[in-house]
Amino acid sequence: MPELPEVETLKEGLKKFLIGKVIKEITSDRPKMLIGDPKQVFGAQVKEIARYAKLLEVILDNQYSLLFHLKLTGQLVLIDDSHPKLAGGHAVPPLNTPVPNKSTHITISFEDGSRLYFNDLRQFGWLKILKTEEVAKEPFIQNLGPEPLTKDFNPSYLTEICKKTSKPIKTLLMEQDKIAGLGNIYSDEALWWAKIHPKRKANSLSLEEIEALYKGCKKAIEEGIAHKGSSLLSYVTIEGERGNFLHVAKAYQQKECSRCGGKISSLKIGGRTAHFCGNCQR
DNA sequence: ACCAACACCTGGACGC
DNA sequence: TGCGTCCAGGTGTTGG
Repeated sequence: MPELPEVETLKEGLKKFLIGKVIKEITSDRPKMLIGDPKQVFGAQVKEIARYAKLLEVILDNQYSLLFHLKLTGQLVLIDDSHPKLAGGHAVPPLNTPVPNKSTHITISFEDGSRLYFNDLRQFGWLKILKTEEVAKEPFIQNLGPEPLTKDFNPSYLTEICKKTSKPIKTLLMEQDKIAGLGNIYSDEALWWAKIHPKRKANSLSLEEIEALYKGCKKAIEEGIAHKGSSLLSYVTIEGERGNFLHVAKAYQQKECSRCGGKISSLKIGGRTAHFCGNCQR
């Protein structure tokens, strides 16, 4: 998915165009993906858009919210006659594929005729309709650790969570209850910046390495947001301007290390493929 | 208590 | 062409 930078980009885009719209109807051909009662929000107006790590919340004016999790392959596409389309999330199928299409599983129609399509090739994502006050009580959200760009995420916090486990550091970085928002791409990137091998045991890191990793986590997320994530198709043109983070990624799906020229290797760690420079990440 | 394996799903890329 | 296998930006559950 859609890790923190992709969802943040989507949040900013939707803020510009979704606020003020009134929901007419929500339909889905996949009952598993739509949780809660859509009728509760028919006629409600979009008030604000929020994000918790990789989750997106559309806050309505009738005490209800729409909570989205895009998982691995979710994407949102807003079609509105008054401006070119806005799309974000996972880039497969390509975000300029006409909608609705085979992977469209939820459609939110607004009174002004515009539509927000939730596409998800693998159908792991979901949309939950619930009271706004219940959102913060969702166990997954309650258990989220600090996000890399908040003050609660700092070297001493990172030291604390690292010393408690001998898991590979890559695995720890992706645990949402420890650090919220990093997934497979940005954990690879954070470790590249820190010059740390993904398989290193978390509790083996020195203070200097922790400091470097702290900076690496922030750098990875900042760069991701600056480049509008890896998959945005923005509202700028009709074909859109793609998020270009993958063009500047340092480790994820890269071939050669831009720092030392070493070969980027890959390795399965905790069921995920880690990408790293075998030469300068130790 | 931990962690690997599997489960949830589809489809593209590849080898034969 | 077709069929089998592997892989994919996430997370919840299970069973050893």
